[in-house]
Amino acid sequence: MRLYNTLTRRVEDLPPPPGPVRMYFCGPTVYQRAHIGNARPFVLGMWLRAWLRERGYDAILVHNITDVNDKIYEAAPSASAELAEKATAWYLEDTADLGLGLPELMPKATESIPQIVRFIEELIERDVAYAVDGDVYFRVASDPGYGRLSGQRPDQVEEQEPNPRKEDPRDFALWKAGKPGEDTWWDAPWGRGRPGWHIECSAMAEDAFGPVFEIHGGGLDLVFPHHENELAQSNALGHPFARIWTHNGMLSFAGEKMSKSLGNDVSIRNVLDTWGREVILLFFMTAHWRKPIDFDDDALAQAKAQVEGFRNVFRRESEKAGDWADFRRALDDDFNTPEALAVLHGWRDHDLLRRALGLFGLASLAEADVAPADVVELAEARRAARTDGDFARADRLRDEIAALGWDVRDTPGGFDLYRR
RNA sequence: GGCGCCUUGGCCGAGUGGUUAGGCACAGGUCUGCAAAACCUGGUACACCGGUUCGACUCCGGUAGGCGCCUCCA
Repeated sequence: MRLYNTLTRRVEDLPPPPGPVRMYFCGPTVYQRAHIGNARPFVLGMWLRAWLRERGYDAILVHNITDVNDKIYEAAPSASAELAEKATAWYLEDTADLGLGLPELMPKATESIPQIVRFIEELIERDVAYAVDGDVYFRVASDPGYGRLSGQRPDQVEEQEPNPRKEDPRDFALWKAGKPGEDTWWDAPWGRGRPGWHIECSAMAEDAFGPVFEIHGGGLDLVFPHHENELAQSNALGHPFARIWTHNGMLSFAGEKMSKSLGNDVSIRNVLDTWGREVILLFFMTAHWRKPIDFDDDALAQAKAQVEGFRNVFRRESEKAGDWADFRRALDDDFNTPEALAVLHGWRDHDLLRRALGLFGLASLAEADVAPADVVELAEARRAARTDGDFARADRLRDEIAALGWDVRDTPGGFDLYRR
């Protein structure tokens, strides 16, 4: 099994099974209903876990919830805790409805404050961090390796609005002193406030796994500064931290190609309600995980057509057609799901196909539809009409069946009914 | 300004120094009362300009266009 590692910019072999493979994938900041782009790292993490287990690995996934930061304060002045709690529940609900199960652990920043504070204390003891007026900053100059993950050169990083409390403009916050209007805070040795974003993830990942683990994932937009800073913090304590960094490509919602069916609401919830979980999962399979994907109606419609194609395979007799080795080869090579999907399109063996689709949360495509009694009654009436040669009536009945959301297909012996 | 990625047939999208990707859509056919499903057939693509090579979509250089990030966006 090989995966591309952002850190080395190469495809690398994983250690042989059983591993372990401990994976930490960055989760959302909870200030609104998560959008479909947030689903990509979640889905990728769950799929990878499933595939690694299939390959004999002991794979564990931790996926955090950032439930304290500026965005939440801004979105709900003086009520951020309530919003964070509500949005966390939404996220759990939405991701659960993708039908992939849940990670082993979904730690929340607000429940990891003691670990975060201890982490910061150690950084201060090592003199790689300093407290100023209730803030604490990481001293970037103390890390000669800073920039090796992202390739950013610290001297070229764009200047932000100057912050006189920083020794160096490149330094980043580990702890922020509480400001008026912020309704959540914790007391720490250097004052009342709340943690910075980057330290949360270092602390939560190490709290779950210890100072070294195999894979750290997240969106490509997190490489810099978020992940670069996580690496710097942990390395500063002598911790190796993540071995392999996986960064998924972004979804693009380009102008006129923007989904008409969803309007501006591209929340996971809305996409689930409009297109269904199977279409979303198939859609994510169509592109390699590192590449960007355009999110629009056309792409979703094509995914839906593929979903139907697989359903139809299960509606016919199973044939001995399919070789697991082809599928395995595709996924073992940097988890190439489009290649794997191409392999699956050639398969006609129900058991094999169900097993493969099941790894992607799509075993439901093998489930037979059971039509309600009234639809069956209409179909029986249509069969009688056809036997009588009354095709006009038969066609009318077919329209009625369609109006109820079902398709009727004639068979030598009678008919089959399928949900449209 | 800096770091990095991408450009494949109507659409989506893998991949390889010389061999059919696959899917979706479309057209014709077989089957069907008509359909649906299935199966068969059809379209030979790799932004542009140079270079390397016996041979490049695949390697190198350049041009154009698109995209991500540059201190809290997955």
